[in-house]
Amino acid sequence: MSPSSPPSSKTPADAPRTAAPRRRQRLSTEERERQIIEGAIQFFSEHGLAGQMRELATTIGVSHPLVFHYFPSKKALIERVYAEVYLGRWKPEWEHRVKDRSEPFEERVTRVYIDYARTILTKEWVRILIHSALADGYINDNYLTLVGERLLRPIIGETRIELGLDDDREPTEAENELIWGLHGGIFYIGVRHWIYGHKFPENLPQVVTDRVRAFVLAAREIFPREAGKPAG
Amino acid sequence: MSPSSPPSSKTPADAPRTAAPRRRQRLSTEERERQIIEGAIQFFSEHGLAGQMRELATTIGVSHPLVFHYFPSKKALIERVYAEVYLGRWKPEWEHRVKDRSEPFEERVTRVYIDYARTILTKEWVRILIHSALADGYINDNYLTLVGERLLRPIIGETRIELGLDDDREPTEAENELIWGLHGGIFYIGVRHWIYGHKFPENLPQVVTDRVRAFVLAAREIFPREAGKPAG
DNA sequence: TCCGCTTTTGACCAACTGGTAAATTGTTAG
DNA sequence: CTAACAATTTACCAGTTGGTCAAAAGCGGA
Repeated sequence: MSPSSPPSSKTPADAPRTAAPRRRQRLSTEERERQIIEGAIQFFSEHGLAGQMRELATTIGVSHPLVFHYFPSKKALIERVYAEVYLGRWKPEWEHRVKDRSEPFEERVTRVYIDYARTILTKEWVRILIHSALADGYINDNYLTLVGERLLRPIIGETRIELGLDDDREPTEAENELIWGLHGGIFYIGVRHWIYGHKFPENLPQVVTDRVRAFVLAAREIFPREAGKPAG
Repeated sequence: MSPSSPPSSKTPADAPRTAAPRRRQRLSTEERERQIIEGAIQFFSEHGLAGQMRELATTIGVSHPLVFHYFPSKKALIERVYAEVYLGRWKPEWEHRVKDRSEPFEERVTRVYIDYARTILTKEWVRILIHSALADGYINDNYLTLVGERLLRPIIGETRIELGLDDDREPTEAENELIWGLHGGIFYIGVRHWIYGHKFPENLPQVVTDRVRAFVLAAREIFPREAGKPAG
């Protein structure tokens, strides 16, 4: 960066050599740790999990060994980021609301997905998930299992009940594809915006509502198709 | 890997110490270049664009300076991979078939998307696109513009005609979201398989057919909604 | 068989990168 | 005001990585 200027300056008023002379600021352990985590979430979402620790430290405004003082290794920091972003934002109420038959079926699913969309459609959430998926699949096995069991499977069950079908059998391929098509399509809104750089929908609730509507309309044709056949 | 076996062998028949003693094999420029490109496509799809040149060379079975003999830099090699995989596989006939009104509308779209799905749902295609999108967005600006103009925009036009609507106005947000939902949902089949490790659909044509059906059903509700309002 | 051209490689370089250790400095209790 | 503790940084290390260069070795033609 600096075009080979030897560290020969003397006057305090001089321009900083490499970066701002870094006024050393002491924070409490909790504050600094919080600051590092938040900085890491932003940084890794932009630069990927392969981003450098030195660069991360610079964006936070500290030296890079300090990060190692708070987290024993890069991997430990990344795992903490996972826990904060994915496990920390999951709402168990989604599953309950899907199953709450005091409300009409389509409205239940719509309202849950509007809230789900609001929760996950953030830059960090979308980009870190994709980065992780490509890197080692660490999140998938945890997070997507959670999604499948706690959200999609219950929706398949409720859909069958809504359509007056037997709801005990394993989901068929067509049923699975349909619900994953809805789920993935909503996630893909985030991919389009934060990865492809497309414009974010102005009216997200309307878009989600339309998606759920498309799901319900298709389910009426597709779910009954194999309802009579034996499972497996 | 090898549990600490000291390199103490002497006889020529012994197992090679580090790797096979690499029998030097001369190929024509064309053959070797082809081999490097194909190897790079596979390698980068698995290890990401940050994968090391040495490791790539090893999987091909050559030394890493040889790769630099054929491509001046890593970046040049990656750009060649882009061109091979994305530009090389696009079929202009897709746009023509969408507009060919001798066939019923839904069948046209279905058949084009079945072929499109077969073309892009490969490991290299899906993984390299995502890697690239995260890294620098190099492909998006090129490839997704192509998709939008040559495939999605024509489908919106044909859908409006099919529904008896004015087809001159700019696509509304709801229309755009719906067609991108279809398109993204199909791409997301690949993401689920090659990035998340889910099972690939046994009956892909049926899955695509169902998706197009869901699109058409929803379009009948959504497309007429703003058809009367002024554009913009 | 041997010459000469082109492919291929071993050795090397400089910048980068995760991580360590000891010196430094801000803060607070007494 | 000072000692002592903890937060923070400077200096450093070893392994990695894209890229270079001159030497080595296949291969076709004479």
